[in-house]
Amino acid sequence: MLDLKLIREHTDLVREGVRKKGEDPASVDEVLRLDEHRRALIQETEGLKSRKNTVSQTVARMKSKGEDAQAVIDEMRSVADRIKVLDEELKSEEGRLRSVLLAIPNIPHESVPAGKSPADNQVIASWGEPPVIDFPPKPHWELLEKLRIIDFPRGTKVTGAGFPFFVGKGARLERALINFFLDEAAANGYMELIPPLLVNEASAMGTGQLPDKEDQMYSVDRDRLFLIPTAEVPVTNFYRDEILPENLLPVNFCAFTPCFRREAGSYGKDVRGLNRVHQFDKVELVKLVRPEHSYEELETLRRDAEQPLQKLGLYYHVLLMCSADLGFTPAKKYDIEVWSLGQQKWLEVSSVSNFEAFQARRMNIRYRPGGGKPEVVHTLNGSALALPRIMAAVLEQYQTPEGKVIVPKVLHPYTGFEVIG
RNA sequence: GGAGAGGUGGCCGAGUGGUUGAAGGCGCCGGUCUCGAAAACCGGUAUACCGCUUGCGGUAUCCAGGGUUCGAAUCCCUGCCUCUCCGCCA
Repeated sequence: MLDLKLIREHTDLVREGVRKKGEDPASVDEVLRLDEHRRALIQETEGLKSRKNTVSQTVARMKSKGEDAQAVIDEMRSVADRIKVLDEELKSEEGRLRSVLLAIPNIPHESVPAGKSPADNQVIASWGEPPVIDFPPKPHWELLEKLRIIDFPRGTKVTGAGFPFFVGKGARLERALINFFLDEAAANGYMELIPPLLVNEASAMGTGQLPDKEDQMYSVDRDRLFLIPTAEVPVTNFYRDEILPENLLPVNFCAFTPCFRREAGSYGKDVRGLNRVHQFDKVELVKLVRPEHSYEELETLRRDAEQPLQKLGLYYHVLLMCSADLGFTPAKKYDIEVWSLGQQKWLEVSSVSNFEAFQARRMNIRYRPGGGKPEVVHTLNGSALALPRIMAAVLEQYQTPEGKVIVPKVLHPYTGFEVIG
């Protein structure tokens, strides 16, 4: 959610930002119109309330003196009715304003390149070399089936498509990756959280899954809860509706969770094997920072997400997302993509974003700069990392001609074995 | 799941229809005193919105949402949460 004052005072800037994201800036003007009406209502209703309060005190004084206050009371009855009507109108007007405001995307940071499609994203960094092997590489779904380390058919039987079982060394490798990523994060100063996997509506609203993206989440209707699509949701909401002491910042959290995504509407494309599943493991990094530091923190976060990839020896590159491919909430975003040798294509394994105050304003997370007036913090997050595609890349890159897989060295202490197969 | 108790400011805690944004205490900030500190004393100490704008005025907020009333922290209804007992359970 954007700052209403920003929209009021820098309307053109906001319009331009919305346009860059490829959305219609008409809603910006709608906000201004609704806000003006809202303020007129506030002035009218508060004037009446002020009078009501004064008169109520007069009534109290008259009664204590034993005077008859009936005439005044009769008069106030109609004022009270009028207040009620106005309050209802104000409330619905504020609801309308809020919903329009919630539908306006965050505006891109000045360093974000303008663009019209994903083709305008810029590759700004890469690490490693394209792996070369002297035999035809198998895609990971062939490897994992032959090695019997991930079982899709039985997952489908037990739950449905996209809910695989990890089996034996597959399970162990998954757990090794989780622990490796968590240990890396801890070494970089992130405090580990194990959050709830179900969240309520307010939390889903806070990080922006609601109201728009409800159909991407599994819901437990009976209790009005949602299975988390990412640890970002519970972790970022940790401090919702709080004013943090200044010395708490920056807050650095890491969390491992399973993530649940319905992936409605994405069938038939890039869904083979581990490319896209409904339940997957992820280690997430979240930062709450002072506004003036959020862009340095974004670079730190990116570094912290990249580091484990380097230690795993995976070839990857970093994309700076252009304005059109930025998504609704971020002001700036990097995607990290790892090379899939078996599929000969890039797989997104991390998104690193600065949301500035956009999320924090919705969530009402503030701090006191210099002990003064509360100010909204900036929030950032990044995956470090999404497990299935890492698993896919590792299996493919470290495969042998015989169809075995060599476990990367950094994982040996975690797996307790060095070869699968 | 059943029965009961309760949710008041950063914290503790008073307040059961009328200047109560809310006594008192603690904490915190400033001052007096002191060589300095402690103690003591004095003063200050919420958030959001609206309006005029160095500052001031108004409105709202005593878990949340409704209701009764001229007037609600206080009365009524619903929800959420916490605690105690019983049941169930990893």
